[in-house]
Amino acid sequence: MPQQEQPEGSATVAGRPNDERYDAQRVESKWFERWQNDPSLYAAEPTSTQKKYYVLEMLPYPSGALHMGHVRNYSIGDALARYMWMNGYNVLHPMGWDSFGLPAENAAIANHTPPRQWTLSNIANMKAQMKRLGFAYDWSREVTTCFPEYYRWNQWFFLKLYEQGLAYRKNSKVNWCPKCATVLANEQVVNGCCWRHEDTIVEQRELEQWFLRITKYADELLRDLDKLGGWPEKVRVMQRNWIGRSEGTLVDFKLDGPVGPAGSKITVFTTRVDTIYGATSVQLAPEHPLVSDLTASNPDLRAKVEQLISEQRKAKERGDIGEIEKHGVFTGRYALNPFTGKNVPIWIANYILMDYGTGAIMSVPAHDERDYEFAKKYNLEIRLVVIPISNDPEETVAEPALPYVGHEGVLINSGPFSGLEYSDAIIKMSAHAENNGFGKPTVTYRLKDWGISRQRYWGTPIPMLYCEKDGIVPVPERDLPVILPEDIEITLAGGSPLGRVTEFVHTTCPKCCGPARRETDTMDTFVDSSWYFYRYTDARNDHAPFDSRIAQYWFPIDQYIGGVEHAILHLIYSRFWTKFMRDMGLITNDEPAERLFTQGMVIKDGAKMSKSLGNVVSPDEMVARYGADAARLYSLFAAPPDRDLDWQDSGIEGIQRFLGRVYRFMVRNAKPNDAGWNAPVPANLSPAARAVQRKLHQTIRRVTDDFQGRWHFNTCVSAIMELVNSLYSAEDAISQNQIPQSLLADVQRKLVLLLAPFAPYLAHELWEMLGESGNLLKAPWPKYDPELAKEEELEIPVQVNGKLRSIVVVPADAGESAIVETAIADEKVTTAVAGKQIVKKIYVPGKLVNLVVK
RNA sequence: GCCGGGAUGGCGAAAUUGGCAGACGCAGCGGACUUAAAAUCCGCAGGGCCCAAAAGGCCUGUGGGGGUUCGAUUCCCCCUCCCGGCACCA
Repeated sequence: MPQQEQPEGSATVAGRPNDERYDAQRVESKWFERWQNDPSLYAAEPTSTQKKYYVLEMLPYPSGALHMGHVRNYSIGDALARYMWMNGYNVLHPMGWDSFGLPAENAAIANHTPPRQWTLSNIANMKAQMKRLGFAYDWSREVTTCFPEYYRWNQWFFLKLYEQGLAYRKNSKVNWCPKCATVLANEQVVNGCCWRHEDTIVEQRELEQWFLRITKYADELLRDLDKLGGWPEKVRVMQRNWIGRSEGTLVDFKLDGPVGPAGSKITVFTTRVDTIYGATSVQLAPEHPLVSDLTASNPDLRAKVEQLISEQRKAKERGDIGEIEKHGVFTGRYALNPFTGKNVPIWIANYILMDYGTGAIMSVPAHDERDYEFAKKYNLEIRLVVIPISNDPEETVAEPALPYVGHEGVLINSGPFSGLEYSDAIIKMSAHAENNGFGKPTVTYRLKDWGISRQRYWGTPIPMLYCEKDGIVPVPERDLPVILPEDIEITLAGGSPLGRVTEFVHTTCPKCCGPARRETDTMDTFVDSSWYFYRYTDARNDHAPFDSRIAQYWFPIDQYIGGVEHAILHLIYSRFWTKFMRDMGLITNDEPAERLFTQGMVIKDGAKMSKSLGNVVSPDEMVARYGADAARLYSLFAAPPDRDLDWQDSGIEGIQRFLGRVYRFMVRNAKPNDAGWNAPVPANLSPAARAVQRKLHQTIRRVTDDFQGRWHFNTCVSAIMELVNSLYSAEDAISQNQIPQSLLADVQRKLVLLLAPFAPYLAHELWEMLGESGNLLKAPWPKYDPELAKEEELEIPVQVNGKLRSIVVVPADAGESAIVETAIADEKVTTAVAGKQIVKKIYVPGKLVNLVVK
């Protein structure tokens, strides 16, 4: 029987034995054991001549189990940490637990487990999950925020803030979540509801609270956003909006007649003082302090105001204050517009907010949408004072459509200021107000001071005392920490649970030794996470939060990685804390993190994973079914890390197949005892061998470039898959000895190195299989040789009038004229060009030829 | 309303500087191996049309419409939809 002709690379490789199946569980448990026995494996060097690299993933709340979002977050960070180790850096890669918070109390109520016990057992479980997933953390630096060793420094910082006047107590309206039974910071109110209970409307309550003066840093927090080039634009924009800086002018309008306790003038805030000659009324927020004076003798008016207040409150609670129907009441009183010298009516309106600006505005109907609507409704005077500048000097400026809110304009009807261009007018008119003592330029912020008091148990006790004689007294530093008592009864009713622990509450005043009462509120848990990453640098320090010199070595964080949901809360608080610590001389950096990366959410079937939708994928199950490497690799492969990832179970099966494919190739081809295995790779290679070598170097280049630049790990993994595919295509050549052992050794070693940051278990197993005994974690990252990565032949697409007509193969070093000639000579090109004239020949080096014909 | 990010096959996605659209993977189809299946290996595959079939060829295609260019997923203008943030912010 004659030899059957076989197409290349087909039947000869069919039906390979299947006893090379990759048993991920066996291999992973083997390495898991080895890694457990060497806790120093991932330890950062305390001091080092190597360059440092601090890579940090946001610490989790110990809810009980990791979810896929965690796995994704840590897989990104772990790949980066491993890559940096392989590149010779002294890497700090720590992990900890943001372990104070309300869920522990809820669990305590639900199943009578003390919060501490519940929290610690959750930590134990999640830590075991992290270890099983193979994340390379330096556990010797573990930080657990609910331990006194940690929270004593929260208290210490609080005392420092208090000394600086940056922590203060005030009675104020606060956001109250009835479900949490505690106060929330402004940042924790989402659409009028609690950030933890999305259907629970946040109420407003009047309470004495501790505040941190974050507004002292408002301007710097805003300005320094420009320095954060390594942060996503999105996060910077969100913070900018949140800080909400607005430049404007304060102007006093004097009351016309009798004056009550709230004073004799109304101070308004405006960004458009240039329009003040058009201010035909003054509008007060219903909760403005002057309102009670103005309504004192008029119960009827008072009742109407109460109505406005309750409307506003309801709208705020519903979160649709923007939709409220604008209306108001005239007070019967007038105030003096200091620019015009005329009295204007004082109104109270439901669209004026007490918590922005001064709670009072000047109403300029001609130049503001809302004021216009309001003036129309109540027939108030509308006075045009700014007209647009026409582009055509010949054209007489027509009356603009009202309201005219455009910025480019010239003042009219504005006394001595008429004729000024609007921006110039703002400067001159606020100066005029200041010179005459009835106003000044000013800056307001949307950002408010950070209310940190929480009427809850499971948090850092605020180290303050109340003494009948000495008033508010800080706990002396030497008495820290104020220990959170254990074994207490927790309920969600009746204020702070600590208030019912008499041995906690009753103490003595350090000043007068008389009886004193402890503060029973605890701190917002965002205090804990505002500085935890400094503690990692010196986690066991028991006489300071950390050693400044050590922090200086490690800071700023080189790469911080976490979810975008922390773009405002955590990331603005920790920037504030850093600036405060810098000002007290503890650190020298202005910002905590040089680069920030926010990864996308993990979703399934188009929706965020949630128990109610039943689309939750459990990491434990994935690890049990496919192995840790597969779960990690898939979370990097399925989408670029900054985008949402749509989890598909069949997708992770593909990754499992890929890992098996790599394994099987090496089982067949790892022959470290063969002669020639360790020989240098010869320079003269067969075309098949060259192809393998070229693909290897191209792959190294792609993966390395991605680590340095855009972090599209999904394409890194694709590139490695392509390399493996081309190794499979080369198996015929391998069996025919066309590929030297030395090259096979080289390509396999480097393939393992490329895989090491992404799939550490398999990589370690294969490293051993290749006869390597050195520590893979710190094996040098492979370098690519641009010469070896170069193609010898180029496939040049040939277009005619921009349409692809053919592809010609030319030697890589061919010159332009040779390539263009080859292209023109090509049969398909000739057909396409036939009967026409080539008017232009475009050659893009190495890319394509385009012939323009007529 | 303002700001930011998106939209590419049946699906997840790729195209890094304006140069072969759909790499890689999933699902699918065909084949090899097998008594059979699983596993594995090899191959095909955007859509439409021409051709008996194959080989091949032609047209078309990156949310929609216009523009710049020899050439546009990429740059510019307008519009639609989706996600996120802020919002009677004075």
